[in-house]
Amino acid sequence: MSQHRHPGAPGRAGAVPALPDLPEATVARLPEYLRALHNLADAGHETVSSEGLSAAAGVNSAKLRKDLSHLGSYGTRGVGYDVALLIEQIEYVLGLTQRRAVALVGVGNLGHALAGYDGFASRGFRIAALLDADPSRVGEEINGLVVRHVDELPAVAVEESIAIGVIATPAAAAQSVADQLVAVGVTSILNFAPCVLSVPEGVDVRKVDLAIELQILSFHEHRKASLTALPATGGSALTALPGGLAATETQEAIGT
Amino acid sequence: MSQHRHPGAPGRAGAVPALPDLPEATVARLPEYLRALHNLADAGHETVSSEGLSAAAGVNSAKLRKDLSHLGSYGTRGVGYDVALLIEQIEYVLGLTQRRAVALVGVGNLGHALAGYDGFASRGFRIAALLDADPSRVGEEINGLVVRHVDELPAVAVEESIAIGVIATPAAAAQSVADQLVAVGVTSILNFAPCVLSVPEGVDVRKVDLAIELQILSFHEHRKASLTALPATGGSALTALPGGLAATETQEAIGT
DNA sequence: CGCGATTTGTGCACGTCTTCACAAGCGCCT
DNA sequence: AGGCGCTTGTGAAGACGTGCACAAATCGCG
Ligand SMILES: NC(=O)c1ccc[n+]([C@@H]2O[C@H](COP(=O)([O-])OP(=O)(O)OC[C@H]3O[C@@H](n4cnc5c(N)ncnc54)[C@H](O)[C@@H]3O)[C@@H](O)[C@H]2O)c1
Ligand SMILES: NC(=O)c1ccc[n+]([C@@H]2O[C@H](COP(=O)([O-])OP(=O)(O)OC[C@H]3O[C@@H](n4cnc5c(N)ncnc54)[C@H](O)[C@@H]3O)[C@@H](O)[C@H]2O)c1
Repeated sequence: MSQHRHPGAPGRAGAVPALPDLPEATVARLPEYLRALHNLADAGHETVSSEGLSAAAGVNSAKLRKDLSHLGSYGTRGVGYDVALLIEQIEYVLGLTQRRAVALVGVGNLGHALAGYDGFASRGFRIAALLDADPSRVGEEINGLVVRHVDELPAVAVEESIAIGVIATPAAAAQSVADQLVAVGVTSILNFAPCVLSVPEGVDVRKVDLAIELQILSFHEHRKASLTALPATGGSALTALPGGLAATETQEAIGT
Repeated sequence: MSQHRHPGAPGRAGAVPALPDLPEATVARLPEYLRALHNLADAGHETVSSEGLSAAAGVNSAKLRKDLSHLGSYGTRGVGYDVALLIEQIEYVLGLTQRRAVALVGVGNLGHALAGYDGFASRGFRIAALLDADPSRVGEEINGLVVRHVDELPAVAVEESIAIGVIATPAAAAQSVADQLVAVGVTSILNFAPCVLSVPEGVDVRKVDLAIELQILSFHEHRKASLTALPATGGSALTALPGGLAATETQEAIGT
């Protein structure tokens, strides 16, 4: 834990970053590994095996090893992964070595909760600005930050060098806000409004929609209910499949 | 739009539900289609083409058609899909014909926002109970619902026939809350706490983690930055791939 | 110094998802 | 009635993701 010389991560800034292009599925899991690693580090572990880490992250151990191999990270055979080193590696790949500034637009019901959330700061981000269109909200102070008017976005973007915009406005305003964010150079948006945003190429949008999550759960609930209703009657319920193409696996949800 | 006789949906309850087992990816998109369809219906559209609906939902039109074909839904060639009929079909498949009761555990910062959110009710759900462990929160009224102590969960589950549990407690308490939910028969959980939950087989857990979304955005931000830094220098940066196995596609992020 | 226990990294096979491209079907217009 | 344009539904191919199983590498111990 003195000074490591990590292989993939850059010893120098400004040189070739050598970012391997990771599978998207891997990228989506890296934050989970990172959280698990931080827990392990806090618990005093110096190293961890793929088995242990995968259990902590809730994934298959082979998948974890493959994921880590993609970012060229070197574990030690017979030992495992150095926790501190792996944290550094993943944080570098995820671009968390610089603390990115986040602008939160829409300080309503949800926005208040987000503004007061300490999980931003502890996981590599900094809420740099709170913005709203409602004049009665402007000036309010939350968690040491004053709500500013959304029209000040251009100024704020320069002052704070905003990297990520978070939209927590009603759906009707979301596209307009997204346009404003894009106009000031924001290329990453997290959208809480239940609507699709259209943005120019090169801008990434991720969406969090509570109702969608609930509806997916509802589907499985529905399916589970219909399965228990007919324990061994018809087997799998194939409605109107024309040919003889039955499903490959008849039951997988209950077995194993 | 008088009384439709929809082919896949059941005319009778209690009979064989005939739920086709949809690909998981399809299930995850159905709610998006449903939202888009409701928008179209509100705008007065009677029918919609796969092209139009896919645009509204932000997906590829072929994908949409295949998704809809999976649930045996019949559009009309040359015309498109009947909006009202398709809404019925999807709501049936997702199990939204019955309004499911949701119990929200942890009425803190985030929990307050969720409790005050009208997007639950408008999309097929009913917040049936608010629960918290903090005695000073118990008794508080939010949106017409009184916060009850989490120990009352067994009673609440029976009274309201809870279908889905939402966890908005700190991570340290999440596993315990999940266990309690499972103990009273809840088989679907939406978890906002940044931790993995272990639950028995047959229980579905979905997770929403804000920091993960931000970190994924951060990765792409990082990648974009490193790409613009070297416009035509080294092409794709492969670090230490041993053999001659180069990536199949050298550049795909910029082209097209 | 060598051996066995352990754990990583990965080739391979399999399943799932996406996308293209087009035949089949439908309605409208002449 | 017939043809024409439009749209669905789907076969097929390829891209992608997953998981097994094992060789290679490393450490600790005798
Ligand atoms: N509250 C929740 O728990 C929750 C959960 C999931 C999703 N959402 C979604 O998040 C969004 C916000 O929800 P909410 O409950 O906080 O709503 P809200 O009405 O309480 O807050 C919206 C805020 O956005 C501001 N606003 C409106 N137009 C704006 C504009 N053009 N520019 C800047 N600010 C603008 C309003 O002044 C208001 O303060 C909605 O789209 C909602 O569907 C909310
Ligand atoms: N606030 C946000 O915007 C936000 C965003 C994403 C994720 N989260 C996550 O959501 C969770 C809640 O965040 P928060 O900001 O609302 O925290 P909070 O501390 O404000 O609220 C937590 C609530 O849970 C209650 N609680 C604690 N233990 C409990 C138990 N065993 N049973 C029932 N209730 C219990 C507490 O009394 C408190 O009211 C956290 O895990 C957080 O990481 C929050």
